[in-house]
Amino acid sequence: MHSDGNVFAIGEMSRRTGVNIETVRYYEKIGLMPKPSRSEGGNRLYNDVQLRRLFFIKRCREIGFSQSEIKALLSMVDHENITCAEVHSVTTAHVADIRKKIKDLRKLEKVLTQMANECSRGDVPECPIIQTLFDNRV
Amino acid sequence: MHSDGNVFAIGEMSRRTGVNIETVRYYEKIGLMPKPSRSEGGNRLYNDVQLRRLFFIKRCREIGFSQSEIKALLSMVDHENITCAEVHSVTTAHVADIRKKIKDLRKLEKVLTQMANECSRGDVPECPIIQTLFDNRV
DNA sequence: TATCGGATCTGTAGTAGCTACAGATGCAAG
DNA sequence: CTTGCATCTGTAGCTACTACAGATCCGATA
Repeated sequence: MHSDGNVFAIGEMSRRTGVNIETVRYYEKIGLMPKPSRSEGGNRLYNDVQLRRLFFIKRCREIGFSQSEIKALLSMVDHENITCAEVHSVTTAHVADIRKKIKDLRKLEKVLTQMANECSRGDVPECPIIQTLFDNRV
Repeated sequence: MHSDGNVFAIGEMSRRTGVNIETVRYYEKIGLMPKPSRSEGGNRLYNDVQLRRLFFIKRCREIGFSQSEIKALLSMVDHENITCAEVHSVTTAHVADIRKKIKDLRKLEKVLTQMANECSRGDVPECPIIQTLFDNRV
């Protein structure tokens, strides 16, 4: 049932995961993906394990993990010394990051909305938004 | 009252605005700041107008405007063809961006929190977070 | 089997928005 | 006049890719 003998060219990897070909090579360069075997002519040949790994990386990126966070997670996977506790701590740290970002963006949203509301939208050259931006005491 | 004859070295500009010296030079390079006059020895000499401009740029960055957005705003200022309407549209576009970012981050927060909650935090090597990340069907 | 065109190859440069040097000068106080 | 901090230019680094150029590979068709 499970087929472990599949071989994929880089284009196939890209198509299956939705990760750009250039990005796959880039992941190899920075060490997220292993160096794959090659055809006689030198083309990259991947297998199922590497396909799964690429999916893993893609999911991580979608979730907003940084390169170094992904490296940490993958090295746990690679060295098989994963403990839930470690993974959990990487994850919660990331959640904390995200919460902070949300908080900061909310503040910005408020400031900008306020600025926009004070603006008449008219043809006049005296724009309160510009004034506010020029005002270094705000 | 107002002193227009002040001359500042780049370090003074940096200290007054809180913008890094390197960054001030960078802003000059990318055209956000004008080329200032120079001392006989070649050191940059700024005036009050340029100081105000640097404050403007700093405020814009704090609010999250991109380089190109700042360029747009500054070119309106420079060419004195600012209309409230134009500035308003740059601003509201930016607010929309921010709202989208907040929305995306909230989604991520949810996913990650859920993942973290499913994790026992134990010493076991079977971590549901890793499993989830490996699962390409999610 | 020769050919043709799409797929890959390597390597480099560009993107945003800076920061961090190195190594050479400027400048101002003692 | 020396000392030492401030600035100078130019380049490389960061994250996370993307976009080429110019060369080669590979598989399908004639």
